[in-house]
Amino acid sequence: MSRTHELRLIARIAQLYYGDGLKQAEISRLLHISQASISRLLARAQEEGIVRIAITAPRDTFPKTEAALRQRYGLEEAIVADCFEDREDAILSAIGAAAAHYFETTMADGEVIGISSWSASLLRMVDNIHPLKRVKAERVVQILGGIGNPSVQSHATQLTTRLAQLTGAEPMLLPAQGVAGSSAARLVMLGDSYVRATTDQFRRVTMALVGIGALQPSVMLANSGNSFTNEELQDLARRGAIGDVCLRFLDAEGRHVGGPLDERVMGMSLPELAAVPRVVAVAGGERKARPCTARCSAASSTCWSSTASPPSA
Amino acid sequence: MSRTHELRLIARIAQLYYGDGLKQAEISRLLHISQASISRLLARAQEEGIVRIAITAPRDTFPKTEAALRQRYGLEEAIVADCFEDREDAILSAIGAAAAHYFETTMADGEVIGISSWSASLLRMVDNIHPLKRVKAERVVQILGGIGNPSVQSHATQLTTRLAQLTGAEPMLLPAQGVAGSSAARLVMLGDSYVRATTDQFRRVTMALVGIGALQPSVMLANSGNSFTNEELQDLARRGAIGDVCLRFLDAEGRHVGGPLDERVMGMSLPELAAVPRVVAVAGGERKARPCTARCSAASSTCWSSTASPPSA
DNA sequence: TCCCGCACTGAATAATTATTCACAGTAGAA
DNA sequence: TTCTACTGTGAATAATTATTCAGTGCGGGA
Repeated sequence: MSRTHELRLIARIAQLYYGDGLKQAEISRLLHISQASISRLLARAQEEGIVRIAITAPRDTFPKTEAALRQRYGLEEAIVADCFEDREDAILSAIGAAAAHYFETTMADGEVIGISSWSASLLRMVDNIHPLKRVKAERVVQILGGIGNPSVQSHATQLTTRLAQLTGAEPMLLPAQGVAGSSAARLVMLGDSYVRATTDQFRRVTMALVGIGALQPSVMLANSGNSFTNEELQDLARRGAIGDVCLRFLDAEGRHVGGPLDERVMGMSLPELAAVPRVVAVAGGERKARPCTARCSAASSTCWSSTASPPSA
Repeated sequence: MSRTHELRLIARIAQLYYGDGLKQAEISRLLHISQASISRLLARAQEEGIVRIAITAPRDTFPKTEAALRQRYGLEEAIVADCFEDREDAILSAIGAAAAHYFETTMADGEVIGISSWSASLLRMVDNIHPLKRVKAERVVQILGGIGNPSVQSHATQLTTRLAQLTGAEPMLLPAQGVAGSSAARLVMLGDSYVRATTDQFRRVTMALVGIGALQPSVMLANSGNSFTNEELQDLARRGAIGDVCLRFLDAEGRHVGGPLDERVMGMSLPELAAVPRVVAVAGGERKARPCTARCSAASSTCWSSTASPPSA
């Protein structure tokens, strides 16, 4: 019937538009049909299934997993990177590169970047960042104090400084230990004007970069000297904590596992973190799987994970 | 390396754009990438083959054949209609419907339509046209005289009148025989003021509807009484004529086969026809295949054909 | 080292496309 | 028949997308 003729016309238009790359106005002239009708018929071409658009995922890319992560944890964006070996270092490479690409691609002019220390992933990410040419961050703020051991302390400092260099920003260091000996000691540190200058920037942070720590097999915590006593760690574990972000511990549901420890940590608090427009969490490896769950459940924006084996659909 | 990350990003954007129907501006906000970059990355998505657009021809539709016709004969548009039986009448139905759809879909407001008589296809087309609602033609001009036999003469008149009604236009009849007895007789007819009024409109014709006649097994010519003598027809054939448009005969290459006959035909001449912005030729059936070749080679804009069997690729 | 020329970016803007609007026509209900 | 709701149209316009432009960095040849 006339249906055939109409479909023929639609297909013809679709061919001219998608196939031959003509503008709607050109088709309009050629076929003596108004541009508005061409536009409407092209819309129908999709409905009728005459044109179909197929998107094929590039190799080593996992859109389904990413979508599942976004969906499940309400993330604005999730990026999954693949890794062919199960070595810790290979995994760090993979997420470092992925995170760096995201960062470079995504950082806007004039951002105030908050960066947590104590994270091998962040270290790797920064290692992989090329100097930003186009845009400059306003400043890079260290949002977690360093570590007791001075040599590791300087690691944290370097992380912040390095990122500031790369982004052309002013570094704002947090010249204090990440974990004070006591609540009182922390208050004393807060009296320091440099410390205050930095913590005052917390509210201005526009993008926070954080790692996700595992409570159980934790390299960082092990290296932290005796910031935390074994007793404290066991207490945390007993109360369900499985990981941390900025040394704020979380249970499997992403609930904050508080306690006296919180009073000793010199860094951004969870509510402060939640107030940051964009929180970028970087983590990888099987060790981090459960903590990721926790962290994601909380309030983040972005998250990387990298597994040694191809993730399941 | 970074290629993977870039492709991942492109695929992500493509999914958001084509799959989820987001605007580029929304994606821009979501992914923290400028709209200009989104646009550019979407373009790359096509180049990289991440998005592919497939156009599937509806059933009973022959885009390849149509393209070949357009290509080969330089037509602006070609429409092929299918027909399941080989009966003459079924073929006429098919092209009538197709041509009517084209006409309805395509006629603009205020056109001056020229219509040839002597064509069963045009008859059928007009039969299939629904009254035009939206637009009105200015006038419908008969561009070929009627036929000797008065009853058939009135056919031509009705064709023109009918189309004028359907398009809300003023009919301009050509009250004269299509083939005068002699060159002199034609000149006499041209003296008639009604005839002149109509022929004066020829130059204003904006869309000409013509059939394509076959010289050899010609129903119309047979019915024409003795407008042409057998001798004349044989002479035409000898000189290579295989078909006609508006009783202007053409050879297999589309060249005009002139002669004294031309001086007796009361209708639009080939040069006049060529000057019309849009010439729509309607023909179908195997009988018309060779004449189509001729006609197409000439100078037309549009052409239908309908074959009983599915056309080859 | 200094200078092209190329490549790439975001903002501004041009170009293109989708939608609104006003108006008919049509079908179905009253 | 008359009304109303709905459909479909092109012109005008709003919205969206592509491109230009100006600026910057990089690479490599002089």
